[in-house]
Amino acid sequence: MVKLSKKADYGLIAVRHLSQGETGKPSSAKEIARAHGMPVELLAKVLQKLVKQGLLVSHHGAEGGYALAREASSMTAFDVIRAIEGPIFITSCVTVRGECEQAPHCTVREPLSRVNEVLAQALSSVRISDLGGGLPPLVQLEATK
Amino acid sequence: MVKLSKKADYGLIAVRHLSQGETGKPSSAKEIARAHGMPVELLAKVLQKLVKQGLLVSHHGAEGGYALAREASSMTAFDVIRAIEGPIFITSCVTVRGECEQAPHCTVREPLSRVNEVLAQALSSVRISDLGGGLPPLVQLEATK
DNA sequence: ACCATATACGACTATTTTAGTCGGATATAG
DNA sequence: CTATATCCGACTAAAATAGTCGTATATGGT
Repeated sequence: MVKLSKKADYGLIAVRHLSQGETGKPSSAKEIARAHGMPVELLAKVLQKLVKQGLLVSHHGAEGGYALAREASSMTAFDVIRAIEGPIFITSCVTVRGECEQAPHCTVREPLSRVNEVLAQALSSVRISDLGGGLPPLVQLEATK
Repeated sequence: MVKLSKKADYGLIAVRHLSQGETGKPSSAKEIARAHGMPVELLAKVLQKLVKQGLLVSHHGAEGGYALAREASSMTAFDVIRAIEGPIFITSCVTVRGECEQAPHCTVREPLSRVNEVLAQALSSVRISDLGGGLPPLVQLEATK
């Protein structure tokens, strides 16, 4: 199956969430998780990865939380996914260094890596700021509590 | 991880393999598997799926095997992957009918489905005939025996 | 007719990946 | 000092994937 992991999903959703709120005010993991019905602990780990990769900034303590480290328009879906999942390769044949683990006789590496490139480029073309829609209704924030 | 399953890999490799040989002559699963170092039984199942989806034609018995059902130029990576994996959705949020399983309050459905579309389109843009490279050297065919 | 070679198909196991949970450490605002 | 956060690692559970095995069926060649 060609799909994003839930972690990547959560990451994209969270980053988009942060791109919508007021810029100065950070959102806590709990807040984001509740707004979208995700398990808090899992989302927290995702957010921490995004911090470590420099996409988000965090603030400890009460009234703390997470915020975008830079403009939503300069951040792509590719950035977020890669930060969460590590280097992205689509085909199993291609490793981090772009090499095939099998012997050099592998002639499919080159053709399949083209699929890789196309997909990577597609993901890079999606800016976080392009992910429209509003924040979920407040009803939800209460209901999930 | 955003990646194709091995099955999808095998499928793409096999289809490409078939697109390279002489058009009339079918290739057996064993032949293809050996040429690329895949488990025969697994590849066989993949090929059978491709037949069932109408991408390949098969021929039983000795001198039998598989062949493309139509031109390599009219077949895309998307076709092959979808035939193997079923309907493709990238984000976990989007189901077959494009609906979110969660309540309608889900506001991320629409934005994330954009990621879906972009990737699907990217895969559709890759024609099998675009996957260049030659067939593996004959050495390999012997060595793997 | 017989046999070697194929596809076709389902059941099964093993492995890996993913998802989710838990416990505790550290930082910070009020 | 306490409530609220991030942070981080270890752990378990569940699901998807990869691979295996057995068997039935079709077909070309001898």
